[in-house]
Amino acid sequence: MASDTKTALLDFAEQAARARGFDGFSYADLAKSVGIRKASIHYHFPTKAELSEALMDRYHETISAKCAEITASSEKASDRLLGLVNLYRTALNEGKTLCLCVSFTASHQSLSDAVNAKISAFRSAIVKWLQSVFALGKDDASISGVSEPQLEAFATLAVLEGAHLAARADEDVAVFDQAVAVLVARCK
Amino acid sequence: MASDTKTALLDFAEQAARARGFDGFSYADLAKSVGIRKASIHYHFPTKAELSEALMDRYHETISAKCAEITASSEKASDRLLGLVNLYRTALNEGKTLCLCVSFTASHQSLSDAVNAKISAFRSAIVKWLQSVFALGKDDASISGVSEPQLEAFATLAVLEGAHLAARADEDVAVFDQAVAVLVARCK
DNA sequence: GTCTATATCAGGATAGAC
DNA sequence: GTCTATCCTGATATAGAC
Repeated sequence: MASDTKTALLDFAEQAARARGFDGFSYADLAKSVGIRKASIHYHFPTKAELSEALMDRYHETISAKCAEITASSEKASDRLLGLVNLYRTALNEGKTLCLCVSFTASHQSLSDAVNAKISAFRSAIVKWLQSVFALGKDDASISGVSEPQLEAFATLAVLEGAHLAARADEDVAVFDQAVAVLVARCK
Repeated sequence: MASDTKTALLDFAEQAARARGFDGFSYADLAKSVGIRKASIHYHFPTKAELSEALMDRYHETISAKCAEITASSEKASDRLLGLVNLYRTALNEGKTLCLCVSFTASHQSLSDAVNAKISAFRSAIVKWLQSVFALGKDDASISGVSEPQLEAFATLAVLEGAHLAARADEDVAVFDQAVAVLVARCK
């Protein structure tokens, strides 16, 4: 079926982009993974720019849905924060893949304006969600030492993404855990 | 002179690598910038892998020297920490370039084992320096809320690198400032 | 040390048959 | 929707003259 091929292409492209960056995977790689010829990929995604836009759109939706899930299933702010930390931890795949946002941000110069705009929008959405978590954490006192919720949100996204990079450098998820340990310790 | 050409090549290569990533610059780019033919670059750096090793070596030395300078010129732990924050802030070049370590870490898959080992070593050195700063900060009380110095060091490097990424995404140094605001506020 | 010339390969993309 | 065939460009790298 056509849509299955499209989904398979997105799946492989996302893994490849997260493992090797936007410049690090090619239509030839995807063709081999999915089992069709590289020219056929252009039927589904005429250009690599359009493919990467589709990638960001799907990624944004997926993560937003997971954040909504976390919100729905946790009452305490600390549990919500730990839920996001765990989401990032899982995305590491034992240090083999970054999250798409970190990978694409590093590839900034190679990406279309449209994709870069989507990355900014994604970041804003995550920060907004984190901000509400810290605001709640200030109220329910489940997160210690909360100052300004918005600034805590900016700092937290930075720590998570920086921890991803550090873990990727050593291909070791334990490095991620070390980098977020101070943050995790604030959760009661 | 020969060595001037070599230095010029390293200078341009570093800027290019930080702006566009390891996969994002070529010998043709360097040739144009330095004013020689691309084949001539191979006289100085036979392969791109050797060029990137030289880049990391020089980068490690440069940053280590700057850290030593900061240590020498500041008594208080908070001033040392702020000195490093400012070093990273400057390296952003108004959001146009990442630091070499972040850029190369994201290019992990494309780099030689030798370069990746140098990146790990560089990270360890920075963490070690930060750890000593936080240990001092616990003693002189110039940094508030210090828990375990080593964990604070890991978290701080992550915040700095994550803040770099965030600022790069929007090409706006103000985004860096927002991401490190909580850290800076701990400095007395 | 730098040049010209070239080898080799891989990238994204298109045309047109089936 | 997928194929074969092809185009064009640009990448790293080498050989050998100057």
